[in-house]
Amino acid sequence: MIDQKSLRILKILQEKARIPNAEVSRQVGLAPSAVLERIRKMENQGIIDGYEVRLNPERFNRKQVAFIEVTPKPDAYIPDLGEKLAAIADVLEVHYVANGDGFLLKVRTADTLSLGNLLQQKINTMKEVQSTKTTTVLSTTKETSRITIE
Amino acid sequence: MIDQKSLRILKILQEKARIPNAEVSRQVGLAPSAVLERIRKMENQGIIDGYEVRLNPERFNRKQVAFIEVTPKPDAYIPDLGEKLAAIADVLEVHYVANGDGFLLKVRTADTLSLGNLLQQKINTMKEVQSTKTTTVLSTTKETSRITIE
DNA sequence: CCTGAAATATTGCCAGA
DNA sequence: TCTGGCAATATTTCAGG
Repeated sequence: MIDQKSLRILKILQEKARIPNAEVSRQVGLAPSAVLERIRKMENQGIIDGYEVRLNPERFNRKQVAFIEVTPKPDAYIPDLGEKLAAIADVLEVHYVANGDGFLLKVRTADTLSLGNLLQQKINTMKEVQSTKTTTVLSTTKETSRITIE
Repeated sequence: MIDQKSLRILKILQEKARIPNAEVSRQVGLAPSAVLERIRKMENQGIIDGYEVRLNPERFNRKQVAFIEVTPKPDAYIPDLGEKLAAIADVLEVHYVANGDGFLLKVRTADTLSLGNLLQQKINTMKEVQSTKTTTVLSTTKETSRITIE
């Protein structure tokens, strides 16, 4: 589906997305125009979804990671609840999970105090929410969104 | 700590990291050299950690997301176990959590079959691991690493 | 911390293979 | 799908405020 040359380009971009095309072309041994053509194609095909800056959460007061299991009320309309949870700024991930048919959220807040506020003021007050169970993170060994590409 | 101009630059890069500096400078109304100076400084200060391409997991056979709670044996050396778990390619995140003093992993695999293989062959075979409890994701509403910056 | 100028490098387009 | 050429842009450095 994706050939070796494109995989090499993607691996380079996984490491350092903001580098000149010309340098990528040097590393893979193609003309810059060929690399550009491949990248544009992968963008159009939806293989590449975009490019992001990776910021240090500590420098923006978002040190505290937590995971929150949200149990909806039996009559809750699930898709709506998912959207409402996703709309909260400090909620980074919203997954609907097999375990107990609820949501699992990943959130980032300044500290446990603001985590408490998020729970009390924004999540537990939703009419669709029955209960929540929070797991706070003490330390993180690895945290990436980089998927394995072969 | 970080002024409004730098925040605007970062917000632009959060959306589209791989755009010419000159375009950033047009959007924020500074000379290109000033924008370059600010970005370099933030890179050196560790405010900016890097730049990544965002790939579509479906196109690389990593559709299945799961969360795995790993309970270590009572005598396990925790930092080592964290490193060993982090070294597994399809393990994207390794968090040491307050809940039961174990690890919470986020993983991405092709499907539930390869998730099973990961558990049986790589994780449950570790000498430090007592047990695991896996939560598979049925659907994802939101998944970003973009933190809230103001 | 900024601007503006100048040298160097890159991008993006196109023709041709 | 590639290369190579070329004009238009972009990057980066530096002097000066």
